[in-house]
Amino acid sequence: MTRQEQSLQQLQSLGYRLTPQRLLVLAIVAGGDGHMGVDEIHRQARAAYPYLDLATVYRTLRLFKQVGVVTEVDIDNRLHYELTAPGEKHHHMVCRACHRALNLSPHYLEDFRDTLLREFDFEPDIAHFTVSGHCRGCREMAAVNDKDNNPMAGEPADAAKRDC
Amino acid sequence: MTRQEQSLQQLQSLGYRLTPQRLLVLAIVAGGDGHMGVDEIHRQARAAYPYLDLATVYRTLRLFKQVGVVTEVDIDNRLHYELTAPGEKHHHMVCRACHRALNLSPHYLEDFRDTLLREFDFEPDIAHFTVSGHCRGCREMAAVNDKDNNPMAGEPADAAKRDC
DNA sequence: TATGTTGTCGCAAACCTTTGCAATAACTGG
DNA sequence: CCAGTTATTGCAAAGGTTTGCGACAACATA
Repeated sequence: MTRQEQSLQQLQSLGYRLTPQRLLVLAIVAGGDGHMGVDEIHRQARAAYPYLDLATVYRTLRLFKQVGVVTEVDIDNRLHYELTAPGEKHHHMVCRACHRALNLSPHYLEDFRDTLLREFDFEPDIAHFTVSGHCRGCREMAAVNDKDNNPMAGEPADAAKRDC
Repeated sequence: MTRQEQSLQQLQSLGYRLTPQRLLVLAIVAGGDGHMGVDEIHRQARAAYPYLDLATVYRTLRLFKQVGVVTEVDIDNRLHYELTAPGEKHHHMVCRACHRALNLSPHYLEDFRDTLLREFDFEPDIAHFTVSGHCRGCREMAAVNDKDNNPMAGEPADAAKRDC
């Protein structure tokens, strides 16, 4: 049984219906390499089934996320999704300057999770955990002006308040 | 020098201008207790200065966040802000079911931050760090049906796929 | 104080995402 | 295989947030 079939069966066993729209979205996310933006998923889906609505794509992906079929990554305030690979799960570090997403082994979060659970009875949703920050490359050219996360349109010439 | 004056001076020294709008927003956030929603800040600001635009409130808060004057907390997909208290900084754990925000001492993140920096040269933006998950109370009534994070309008009767 | 520079504002429109609703289609049981 | 139940869809509209742009105002300089 392939990963996709497995996911479909899982959905069904949870009481969700198997619709052509869901099959399609699943196939596209499974076929893409790495995390895909919602618009791209929608575009590809439309090629096969022109009437598929954006709202349906959003709803489908949210459902898939909820049942663990896909992993959600927020990149620059846009939702992205990738098929959850059981066995090689990972979290993400997203650079706020270049918007690249790096993988992070679950190993690095286990302690943190355990601590929160033990100390506060708080169960962090680490399955879709994303840390934002600045990656090596962007940290290196920190002195240079960036083009991201600038609250204002024009900005003081002074470079001291950059994000990158 | 009060905390507010300090912030204003900081803004100015970075090359930003001190406008009545900024003074007003700062005063309101400083006056509120805990994190405030953008709409509430806007509402209060309007009472004093009716022409202040929502966009300006957003831009101002984004700027304040960037320079560290306020801390941003994402609660149920809405942005909230609180004055950054130097000396008693904290991060947040936000429950996805009841949307309550709990404070988290920076202590719990230091190791994590150090690890990421050491291993990946990645500097996580922990100043505005928020972990989402489920708090004790909501975990306890996990068996009961929740009313949040349901991707679908109506949902299967089966209760196995709840978020809470 | 007058003047120039340029950061900031208000407005309107765009953006991404969610939601209400009636029509439809997937599953269930007979 | 048919009918009933209800989850799901498409559409349209709303929601929160961001952005482009011209007019304006804050600061610096003289």
